[in-house]
Amino acid sequence: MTVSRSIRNPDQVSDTLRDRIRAALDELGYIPNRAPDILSKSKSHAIGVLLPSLTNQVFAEVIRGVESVLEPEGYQTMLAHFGYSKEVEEKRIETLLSYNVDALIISDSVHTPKAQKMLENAGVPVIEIMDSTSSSPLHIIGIDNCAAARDMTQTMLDRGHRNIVFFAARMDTRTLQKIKGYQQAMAQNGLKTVVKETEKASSFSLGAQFLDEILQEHPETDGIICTNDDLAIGAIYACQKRNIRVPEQIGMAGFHGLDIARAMIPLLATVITPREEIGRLAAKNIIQCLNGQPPQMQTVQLDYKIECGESIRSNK
Amino acid sequence: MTVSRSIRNPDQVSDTLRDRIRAALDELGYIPNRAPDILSKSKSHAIGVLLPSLTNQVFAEVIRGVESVLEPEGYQTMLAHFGYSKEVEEKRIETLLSYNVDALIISDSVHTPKAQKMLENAGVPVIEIMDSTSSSPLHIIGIDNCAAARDMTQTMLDRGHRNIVFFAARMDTRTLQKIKGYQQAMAQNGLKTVVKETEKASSFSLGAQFLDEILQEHPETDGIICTNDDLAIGAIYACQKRNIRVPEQIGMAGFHGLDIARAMIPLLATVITPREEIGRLAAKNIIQCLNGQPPQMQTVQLDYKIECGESIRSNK
DNA sequence: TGTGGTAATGTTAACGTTAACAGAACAAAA
DNA sequence: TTTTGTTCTGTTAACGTTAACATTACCACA
Repeated sequence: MTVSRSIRNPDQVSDTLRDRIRAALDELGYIPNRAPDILSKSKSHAIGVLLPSLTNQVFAEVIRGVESVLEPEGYQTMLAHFGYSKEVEEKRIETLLSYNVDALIISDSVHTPKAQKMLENAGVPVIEIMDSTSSSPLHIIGIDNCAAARDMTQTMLDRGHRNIVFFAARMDTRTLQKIKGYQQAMAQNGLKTVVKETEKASSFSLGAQFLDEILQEHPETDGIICTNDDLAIGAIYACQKRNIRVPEQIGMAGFHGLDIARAMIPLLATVITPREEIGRLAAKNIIQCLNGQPPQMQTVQLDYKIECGESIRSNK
Repeated sequence: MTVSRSIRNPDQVSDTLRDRIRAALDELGYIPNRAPDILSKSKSHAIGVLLPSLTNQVFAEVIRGVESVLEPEGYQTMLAHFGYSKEVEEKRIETLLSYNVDALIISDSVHTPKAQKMLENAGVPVIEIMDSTSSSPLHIIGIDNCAAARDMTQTMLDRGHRNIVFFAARMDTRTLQKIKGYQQAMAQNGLKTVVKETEKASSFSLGAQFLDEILQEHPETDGIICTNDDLAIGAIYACQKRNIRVPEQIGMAGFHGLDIARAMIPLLATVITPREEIGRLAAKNIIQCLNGQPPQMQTVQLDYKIECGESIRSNK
């Protein structure tokens, strides 16, 4: 007990003893065991973060935002990912809760029934991030992906692109929202829609592959809007290979505003999303909950920004 | 106890009772608590993976390799990262061990003295990954970064590049090894070396910035070898902006062979590294250790592949 | 010398699960 | 009916830490 005290409340232990204890701990290389404390208090001082993928640059930045807040507060981030599979997500939720995480940050609104139930009964704060249009009863922090895609499509339409195609990849909630926004904008202008989709994750090479395919299937295509920057960039490379001029022949727009999109040639048209801010806000919200203050708002909707770059036609 | 048994050894419980128990668990949304088991057995069935960064694509693929092996074996991956700071690394090692991870995968050979001691006394298998030339006493799985950089430099020299500069970023062990290899190759050809470095992480925009700077500082530069593909790609964009022809005026080589490097124009010269394989092998090794079989080899050195692409001059 | 008070150290129980053992229930054979 | 054996269910203790309470040590002052 005295040892425990000399670590937690050093001033309650006499100087001599404290020094002897510290020396002994150093010599032994003692590392406190968190299991008993977690067991007796059901508090792990760890926050679970459950994301679809770590490979996706977008989520890496969300994590950075989360940790920038949790770290100074003394909370450990416990990362898990589920590869866009609802079944794996269910398992991950169970695992995180079984480790007694003090709160959970998740990134999708559609779950298996069992997962849904676990989230409801978790007994710890749960926050859903990324898409603000979600209908889930949880606290939500994100952007309006539907509106963002609609805006971007309208921007391309305004600049003379007509036969615009949507490149999707993994069909998660957010991508479905983007497709909806794209379809709304096209419908408003009386144009028909074409969506390329796959079960595979988005990547540069998938973008290139999609471009090759769409030229076969819809040679009239003069604009493409992608669910992620990497698809758009891969597609631009494929255009360059085939001597298709971007944006004159085909306009190209991405989503998220990754570092490369803002360094490449032509500069990519893209929707800049506040990924790090989403992570930061989610973490702040959780800290508030854990400190007993109920968060003010059910849903926090952040702004996105349409960046026109050089890969869509310029405004006449 | 019967409940516990009906979960772990269902056939030891009568059918009726098992069904009643299952119904009750379902209704309650019961999630087993791992803390007591961790406490009493000092086994968490979780493996700690400690990487410098999650933002770096390279490590995302290592993680995929690790999980592809651990997941089917029923082990949970517990990810942590330390942003290239040895002090943070020390804290992370302590945290992971305090959660009773059953083994540790780390990715650097230089640690604080305290971290070093913790690793020695961890009482669980520790494997160091990424660089096989490490002098640490741990089990090591990686590639020879020094030889890889030397080979790539020599390849560029063979193809007529002379004033080759090295673009580094975060100065971790691996980057230092690459610089060493570059310097060896240059010295063998009686050429002088120039290394650009920074504390910042590598990125596309950093590559562009480095290129602008090197043109000022060393206008005679006719070749660049980078510690990571993103630097090289950023530098190529900067060249395109300035109408510098790659590879005619400046040859450019990256490291790792990321997806984009193999889709872009010009195809990037790069060293293709077996990142996923490193993760897989490390995980397999750990499973072996945990099953009581001592692993065969102290150090496993994997092969890399020099990919010449189109961003260095072609062989005459 | 004793008394009162404070500072320092010690004791106990609790957290939830499971291994190991103990006991009960039941069926088949004597 | 009792005995034997098997199948099922119950009891206990252990894991390491810390909150809460209990005790001891020490010093100042009467």
